Amino acid sequence: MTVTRFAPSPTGYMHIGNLRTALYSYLVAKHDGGKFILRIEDTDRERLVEGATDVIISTLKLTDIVYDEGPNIGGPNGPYVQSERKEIYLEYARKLIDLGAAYYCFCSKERLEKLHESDSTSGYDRHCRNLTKEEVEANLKAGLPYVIRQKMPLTGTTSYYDEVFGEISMKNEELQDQILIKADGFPTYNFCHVIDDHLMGVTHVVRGSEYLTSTPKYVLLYDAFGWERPKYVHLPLLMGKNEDGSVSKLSKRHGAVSFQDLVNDGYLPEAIINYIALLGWCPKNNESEFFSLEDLKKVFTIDGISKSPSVFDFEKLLWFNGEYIHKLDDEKFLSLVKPFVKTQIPDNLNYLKMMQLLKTRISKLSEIDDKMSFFVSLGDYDKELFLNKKNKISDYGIVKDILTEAKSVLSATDNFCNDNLFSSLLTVAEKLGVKTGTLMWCVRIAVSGLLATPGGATEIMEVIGKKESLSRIDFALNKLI
RNA sequence: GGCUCGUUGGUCAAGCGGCUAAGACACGGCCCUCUCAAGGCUGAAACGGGAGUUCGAUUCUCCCACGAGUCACCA
Repeated sequence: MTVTRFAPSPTGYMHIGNLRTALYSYLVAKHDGGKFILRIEDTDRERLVEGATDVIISTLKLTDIVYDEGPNIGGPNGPYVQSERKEIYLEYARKLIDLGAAYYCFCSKERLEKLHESDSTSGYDRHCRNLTKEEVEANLKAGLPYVIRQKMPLTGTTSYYDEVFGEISMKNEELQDQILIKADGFPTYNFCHVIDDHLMGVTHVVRGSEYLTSTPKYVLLYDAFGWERPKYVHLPLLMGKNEDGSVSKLSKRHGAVSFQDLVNDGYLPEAIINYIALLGWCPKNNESEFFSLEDLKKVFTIDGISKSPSVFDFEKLLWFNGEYIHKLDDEKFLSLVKPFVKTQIPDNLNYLKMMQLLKTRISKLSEIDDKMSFFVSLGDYDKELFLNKKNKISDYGIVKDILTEAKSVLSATDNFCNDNLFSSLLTVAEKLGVKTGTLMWCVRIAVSGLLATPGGATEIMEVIGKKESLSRIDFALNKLI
């Protein structure tokens, strides 16, 4: 069975690149009907962030990426938080020492720093690699602090096959004797993820391509233990555009790049998922761009993953988001948009009608407040807005005539629904001998005070009602005197 | 700097030896229209460079250039 995992370190926010990794990892498993595990990699005790795991869990919940095993739900391979597995790693590290693939290192940080100062290009000088058994015993007995390092082969090459990048080879001389267990007794990522992946039965390691060149070291670990190597699926990086036009790994400086940022800005989780699914992956039959998570489970295959990094495009995400919003049914839209409505809504306003007009005209929920403000209250405006070349309105006389006539017709109308308003106003156009467009232009400006509005004059009047419509027309007439 | 990977329009991308090199976003134009949005039509826009292999290279190989990643007691 295909088993994958998502193994974030709890940093306090869900980076969008991380989310994509989670998504792909999930899809690799679910496409095969496999199992998806969430594991928390919190071995860096200095960077612990309170409540960070909750952010991860809630994000996965919101995006509907459900895991079969994980910290809060348990499972047969728990615990799923690495800090709770400390003893396991130590045990395996000692085993590795017995196997001759790792060794104790008693070098002080000071010594290492000095080493780095004198030669910053090559890493650790393997000073403790050949300590005798007696020396090690003595040091341990003396209580010297130590780390455990991996003993890399000095010659030859290590290769592995990556499912998206193909064969990757590294000369062993390039590999550092990296630290497996830190002085505080906690393991490094380089070690514990291998142990966990093996113990948890992970078959496909799905992660960002920043691990492409360190994977030979991990492969060596599997080999040393005599374990079967997992399949590797390295993902092309997500890049952000810098101000100077260059690109680099997507990070905070590129703007709102955490899932939570985007949601708070009015992006829908479904739209985010849809967009990032397409960043670095393309469906075999690429006729449609719209995919629900269920669709993705069906069509996602590893061979559709591309090798080249992709630039995160906020424009396209915005477009996707708009598409998703426009397709929402009214009820759903109303409930989603509610937290973004800060303005106090007057009682006489047709809220539903207004939202219907707005729904198809916003691309993210946070736009709602600005876009609806003119319905709620009329702002002051310049009477020049009435002048319009296309409708041949070049002086205020005609505007005044139209509004005066419209006012009298509207005063006599009680049914303020769009269709009725429209047909009533048509009689005004007829009477004055002006085109519908000309008439509506004037009325619309009067009732909105804006050059461009969501919906036409009659729709706006339907929303704001008779009393407010007439009062706004009066306001306009006063302006024209 | 060493190593590893990558390079199709501004961006996402299809293509896997022979094509007028798809499509989407963004941009321009036109249509529709009670303004806007949506929708429809349409335009401009790409194979980094050089050698090879081949009857034929965007596609295969090599070199170069450029870009990115990585070289931590971070993951």
